[in-house]
Amino acid sequence: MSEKFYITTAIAYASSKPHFGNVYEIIMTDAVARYKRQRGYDVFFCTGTDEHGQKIENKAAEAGVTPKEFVDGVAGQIKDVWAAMNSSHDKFIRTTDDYHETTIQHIFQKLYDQGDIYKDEYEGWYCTPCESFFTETQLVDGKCPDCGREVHMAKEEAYKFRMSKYADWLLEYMESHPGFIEPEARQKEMINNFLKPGLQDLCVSRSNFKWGIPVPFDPKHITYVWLDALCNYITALGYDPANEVQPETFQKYWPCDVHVIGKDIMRFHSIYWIIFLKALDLPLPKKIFGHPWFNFGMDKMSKSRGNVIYADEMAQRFSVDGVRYYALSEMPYLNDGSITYESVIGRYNTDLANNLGNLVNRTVAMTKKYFDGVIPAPGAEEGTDGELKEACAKAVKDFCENMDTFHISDACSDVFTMLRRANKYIDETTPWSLAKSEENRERLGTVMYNLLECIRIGGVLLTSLMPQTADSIFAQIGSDKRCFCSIETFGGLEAGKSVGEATPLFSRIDEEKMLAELAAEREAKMAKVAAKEKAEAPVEKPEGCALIGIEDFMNVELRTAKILACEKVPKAKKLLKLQIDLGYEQRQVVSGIAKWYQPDDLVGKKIIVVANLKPAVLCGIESNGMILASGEETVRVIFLDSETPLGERVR
RNA sequence: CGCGGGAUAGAGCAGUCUGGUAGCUCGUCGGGCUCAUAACCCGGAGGUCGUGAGGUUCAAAUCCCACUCCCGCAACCA
Repeated sequence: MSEKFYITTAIAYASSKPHFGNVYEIIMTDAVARYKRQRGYDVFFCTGTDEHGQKIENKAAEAGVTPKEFVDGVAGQIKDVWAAMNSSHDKFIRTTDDYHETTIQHIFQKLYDQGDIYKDEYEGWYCTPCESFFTETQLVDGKCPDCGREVHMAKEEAYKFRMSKYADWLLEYMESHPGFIEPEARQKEMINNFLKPGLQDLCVSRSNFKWGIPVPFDPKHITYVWLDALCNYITALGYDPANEVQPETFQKYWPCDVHVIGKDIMRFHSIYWIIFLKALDLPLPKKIFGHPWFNFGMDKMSKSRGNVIYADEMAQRFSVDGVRYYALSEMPYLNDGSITYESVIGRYNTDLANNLGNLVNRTVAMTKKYFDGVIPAPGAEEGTDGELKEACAKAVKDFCENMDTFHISDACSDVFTMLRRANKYIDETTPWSLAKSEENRERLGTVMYNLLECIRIGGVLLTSLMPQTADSIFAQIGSDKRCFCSIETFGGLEAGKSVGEATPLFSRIDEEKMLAELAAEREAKMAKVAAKEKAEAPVEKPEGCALIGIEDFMNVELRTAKILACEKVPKAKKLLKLQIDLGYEQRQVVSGIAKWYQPDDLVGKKIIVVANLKPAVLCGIESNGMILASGEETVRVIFLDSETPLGERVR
C-alpha cells in the first residue's frame, strides 16, 4: 500500500474575489500535490473557504443579501478561479458546511468540558451604534474605525482558551523540532516574538455579531474565527470528537504532512492550531510551510492603485500554464516576489516559447521529416551523448530534491537547464547535416531518439508544474510513459512508435504590443476608479458624533504649548517624542506623526495639547498628553501663532 | 542595545556551512547555424563580492571584529 501524503492550503477568506497574489498558494500547493502523486503517494489535497466573521456579515449587509447568499457567491468565484488555475484538490471544504459546523460545536464543547476553554470577560473599546468591539490598534484617532464615532471601554463576557497552559510545552517542542516550520527563519520569529515573551489566552468566542457557529451551550456566543477556521484541516477528513471511532479517511491521512500557508498567518498555525491539536490529543502536522507574497513591481496590489491582477484574467493572455509557470518560477523561497508584466512576458517568451516550445517543435518536426514520424531506435553512444544523458539525470535528481523541500522556483530552473542542454545538443550534432547522407542514418536516429527521450523526461518533470503543457508534450512525442519510475534511467522512450503533430506549445508574445495594450487597460481602470472616487467624494459627509453639552467639551482640557525638543523614538516607525512647555510645567508627549514631520522642523513651534489625558506608554515611552492634528492619510499638526502665550486654555 | 534575514556585473539570483581561478538567468555587443516559433548555439564587454588600506591565514565573497544601509517579524499613531 502506498504511503499517504496530506497537504492543505489555508482556506481562503470569502470576502472578495482572490487576486493573483492570493492564487500563488493554490498553484504551489497543487504543484506539490501533483508531484507527490506522480511519485506514487496516496495524496489528499484539501483547500476551501473561510466563510464566517464580521467582515462578511457587514459586506453582505452592504450588498443587501444574507451572509449565506453572499458567501455562496464568493465561494463560487473562488472555486472558479481555482478551477481556472487547474487545481487538482481532492476536497473543497466550506466552513458553512453542516458537518463542519456540527463538529466545531463538538470540539468547542469538548475543550470546554476538559477545562481548556473558560468563561471570562473580554475588555476592549466598544462602539455602541456599531455594536462592535475594537482593539487598541484598530481605532482610528481613538475613534471607531467604521463610523468614526466615540468608543468607550466596555466589558463583554467571552470564552477564552487557556493558551498559557500549553506555552511551555510548545516552546520546548519548537526548540527541539527544527524544520517544523519552514523557511527556518519563520520558526525563529515565532519562538522569539511570541513563545518566549509568553502567550496570552485566546478569545474564542464573540457575541457582538451573529455570523458564525453558535457556541452549543451558550448560543448568544458564536465561535470566533480561528477555532472555527483552523479546524477545517481535521473536519475535512471527517474528524469529530463525538465519534467513538474516527472515520477511515481521518485515520488514514491525519496527521497532515504539510500545511501550506501565507507567511502572514504563520502565528495562528504554528501556535494556536498546534495547541488546539494538543488539547484535542491529536498528532501534530509534520510541517508548516509559510510562503511569501507577490507584490506588483514595488507596490502592494490594491484596487486604488489600479494594479490588481487577477489570475484568471492573466490566464486569458498567457494561458493557464503560463500563469502557473510564472508564479512557480518567479516566487523566491523566503522574501516577497515582485510581478511585472515585463517579467511575465519575459519568462513566457524565453522559457516557454523559445527554450521549451521551440525545442519540442524542432525535434518533432525533424522526426517527421527524417523518419516519417517514427521514433528511431538508438545506436551506439557517441560525442556528447553522454553529457546530454548526464544533464537529464542531474535534472531529475535536482528537481526531486527541490520539490521535496518546496524550493519550487529552483525545481523549475532544473528542468529548463536540461532543456537548454538539449538545444545545445542539436547544434552539436547538426541532424540536418547527418540527414544528407545515408551512411549517417543510424547516428541520426540516435540523435533524434536522445532528443525525444530528453523531452519526455522534461515532460514527466513538468507534469506537476504545467499539467496541460505536459499532456501536449506527450501527445507530440507520441509517448505515454509518464511515471517517475520511467525516468530513473535514460532510455525509457519506446522506439517504433509514431510522434504526433508538431504544434507550437506557446506562441511568442509581441512584448511591445502587449505592454501597450496593458498600459491602456490600466489607464482605463484607473480612470474608472478615479471617476468613482470623484463621484463619491462630495457625498462623503461624516456621520459625526452625538450632540454634547458645553460641560462635556469643558471636560477636555486643551492648552497651548511650545515644542522645546523633538526626536524620533528609536525603534518606532511612526512615533516622535516631544518635550513640550505648557508655561507652568514641562512634559513629554509621544505622537504618531513621524511620517509627516522632521523633528527639527517642529522645535519652537506652538501647538495645542490635550493636557488632562491619562498617561500612556507607547513603545516603552511615557506620553502625557496628545497633540492636536487633523487628517488621516496626511496628518497636519495644528500650529498656533508664535505670539500665543503658553498654558492658555483653548475653548 | 527586541528577534531574524540580507548587501556579489544594468536587473534578478547562486556561491559563504566545508577558505584555494567569481558563476547562472535576463539584458547588451559581436559571431555561427538554418531543423525550428526572427527561434537555437558560441564568444565578448561589464563586478573594489556594502564599508573599515580592520583581524586570522601562504591564501578571504567565504572565518572573526566593528560600522552603514535594506528587508521580514514584533512593538507603535493618547
